[in-house]
Formats: sequence, C-alpha cells, structure tokens
Amino acid sequence: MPTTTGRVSARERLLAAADELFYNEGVHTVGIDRIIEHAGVAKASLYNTFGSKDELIHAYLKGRQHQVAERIQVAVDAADTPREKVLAVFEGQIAVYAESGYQGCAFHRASAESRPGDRIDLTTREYRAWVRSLFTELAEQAGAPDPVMLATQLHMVFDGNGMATRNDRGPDSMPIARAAATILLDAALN
Amino acid sequence: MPTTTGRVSARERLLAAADELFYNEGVHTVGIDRIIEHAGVAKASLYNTFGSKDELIHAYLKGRQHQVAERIQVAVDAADTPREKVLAVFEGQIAVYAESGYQGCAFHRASAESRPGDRIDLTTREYRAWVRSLFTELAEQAGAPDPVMLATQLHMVFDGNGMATRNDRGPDSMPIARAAATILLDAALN
DNA sequence: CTGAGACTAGACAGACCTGTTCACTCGGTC
DNA sequence: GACCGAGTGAACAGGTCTGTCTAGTCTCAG
Repeated sequence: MPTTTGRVSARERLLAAADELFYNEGVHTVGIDRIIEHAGVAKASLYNTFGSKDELIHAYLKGRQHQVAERIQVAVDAADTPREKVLAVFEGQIAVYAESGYQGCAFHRASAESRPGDRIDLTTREYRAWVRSLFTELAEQAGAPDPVMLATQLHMVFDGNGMATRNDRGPDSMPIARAAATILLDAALN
Repeated sequence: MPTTTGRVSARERLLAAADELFYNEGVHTVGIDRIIEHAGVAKASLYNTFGSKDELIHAYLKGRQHQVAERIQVAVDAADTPREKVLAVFEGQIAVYAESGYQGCAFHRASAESRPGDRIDLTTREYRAWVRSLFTELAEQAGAPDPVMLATQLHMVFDGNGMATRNDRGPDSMPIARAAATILLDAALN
C-alpha cells in the first residue's frame, strides 16, 4: 500500500522491519522499539495500524505463509509429471535455503517461543496443515496407495531438511533431501 | 547431589524446576522468579550455585543431552544386528514422544530463542553433531557405501518426526518415521 | 485556504526482568 | 559450645518491555 506520492506507507515499512527482525532474531527477543526504529516510524503509528505486537507478529507470519505458498505453487505448476510435482515442493525452496542468512523455518522459530493454543501456535498449525495437505494431494495424484503416509514422510524430510540447512550442512542439504524424497516416493509407488 | 540427610539440595531442585519450566514454556519466557518459586529455593541460592540465568539454561540443556544420549545408547546396545542398531535410534525416543506433554526437541526450542553463536546455539550444535555422528557411525557399521549421506537423511527423518509428533500427529508419527527410516536404510544397503 | 487523515516525537505508566546485598537461621562437626 | 557452610527471605537497583497519550506536522482534495 504505497501512498499516492510513491512513498512507502507506515504499514508497509513496519511489515518489512518485522519480517527482517522477527525472522532473524526471534519474535520474543525483538522489542517494539527496535521495530519502529528500523522502520523509521512512530510508535503511535504501529499501534494505530496493528493494535498490538501480537497482531504485528500475526501479520508477519501470514506474510511468510503467503510467500512460501506462492513459491512452492510456482514450482509445482512448472513441473510436468505428477511424480515431478511431488519433488517440486522441495525445488520451490532451493533459492531461499541457499541464501546466506537462512535461519530455518520462520514458523518453527516463532512456534518455539509460543504457548500451546496461542495465536502463533495456531498460525503455525495452519501453515503445517497446508504443507501436509499439499503433499497429500500431490501424492494422491502421483498414484500413491497410501497418500497420507507418504505425505507425512515427505513432510518429515521437508522439515528435517530445513533444520539441517540452518544448523549443519547449509545448501548441501537440499540434494540429500531430494534424494531421500525420491527414494520414499519410488518406494511408495513401486 | 542429595545432602547427607536425604533432603534434596538446592542445586538439584533448581535443575528440576528449570527442566520442567524451561522445556514447557521456553527459556526466555520463564523468569528467575518462577524458577525459584517452583523449586522452593531462595534467589541467592540460585546465584550462588549457578552464577547467572545463562549458566542455569546451559546446565538444563546439558542435562537434557545426557538423558537423550543415555536413552538412545541403551536402545542401540539392546539391538542385535547393525541394521537394527540404526533403527534403534528411533526406538530410543518412543517412550518420550508418547508422553502427553511432549513439546518437541528441547534444543530446537531453546535454539529458536537464541542468537547465532551464543551459548545456547553452541550447545545445540554440539547435540546435533552428536546425533549426526552416531547415525554416521551406525550407518558405516551397517555397511552403507555412503554413510554420511544416509546419516544425514536419517537425521532429517529424526528431526521431522519430532516436529510432526509435537505439531501434527502425536505418537502416530513414530511408526511412520520408522517406516521411512527402514526404506532409506534398505535403499542405501540395496 | 481549509479541513481531514496519516503520521511523528517523545514523555509516561506500570509491569516485569536479572542480579546484588544483607542480616539471619539451621544442621552437623571438631 | 564454638564454628562453618549451605541456605533463607526480603528489599533494592537499574534496566527493558508493551502500550497510552498528547500536541503538533505534513500533504493533499475540494
């Protein structure tokens, strides 16, 4: 929502600052003051626009979900066969995982700081449910006899890959994850 | 370290309280006051014993690592063949994952609240390195031609299983993870 | 020129946090 | 009976946090 003059609105600058700081340092660690300083915005603007820090965190996570969904959907659409569409879910994340500042899945990071049942926890569950249902749908279209089971296994590799990328192996992790996904997929279809 | 009278020392009560509260609610969320209240211990005792909250967190994580390592080692030792020893790493976690209050891997939770390079981050990396090297060693003994690759894949399933157990599927997750590990193991040994 | 809406700077309230300090108690040992 | 180490309870310092509020600025449409 840029203003008519072309300048960037307070809302947009707040979201950009939240996206950067919350993701890199954690939603709990980063205080309101750092957000507004980084955004170059007055504190009152934050509270006029979002109402609370919780609401800003929620908007940040929803933005992340939107971005991930879009990236993966593009990769899936670009794949030709049902089998390749399953593997494309991993493909869609390659570019992001390869970034030097990749800190792991934003939802897992935020969720680790949340209490069960709170706003963050619910948003994380929504995101995970979306990934799960995507894998299930694609597994079904690929002809897997037990699509839920295959989807759960691929989801595990997907999550584990994010962790390994952040903590251990960096971008080298992705081809290993892809190989694992291929093995599991082929074993399910055999 | 119980005292000679059989009463439980302040140190031990603090560690027990930290283990429960830090794990369930997060190392950042839980303040010193809640710890000492839950432990039934004076604040000065905490600072005499551990020196700082950071040091208490570190002791808490080290305790967790010790517990996990012990559980898994017992399961591995109980397995007969090299192949079964690989799968036993999952076995060792079954009882814990089945607990109703399971909140996911303590290290991932703490790590999500940490800054790169700090004490928590280093301890988490240590833990992950231990898991990785254990999988690598067992994969080698099982005769995998590329033990590092297989170990990385199994580690992904291991981590993804923890996440799925906490967030989606509960204890149902474990047999699915075990099935995935079996497929990956057999494919590597072919 | 005027008025409306978005935005700003900064002080402030009230809660909560870590860490320090001090005077004290209690159980066991020499 | 004197001593000593471990632990206690409470007050306190100094900082940070979210959220509120006020008074004022800037821009643009009519």
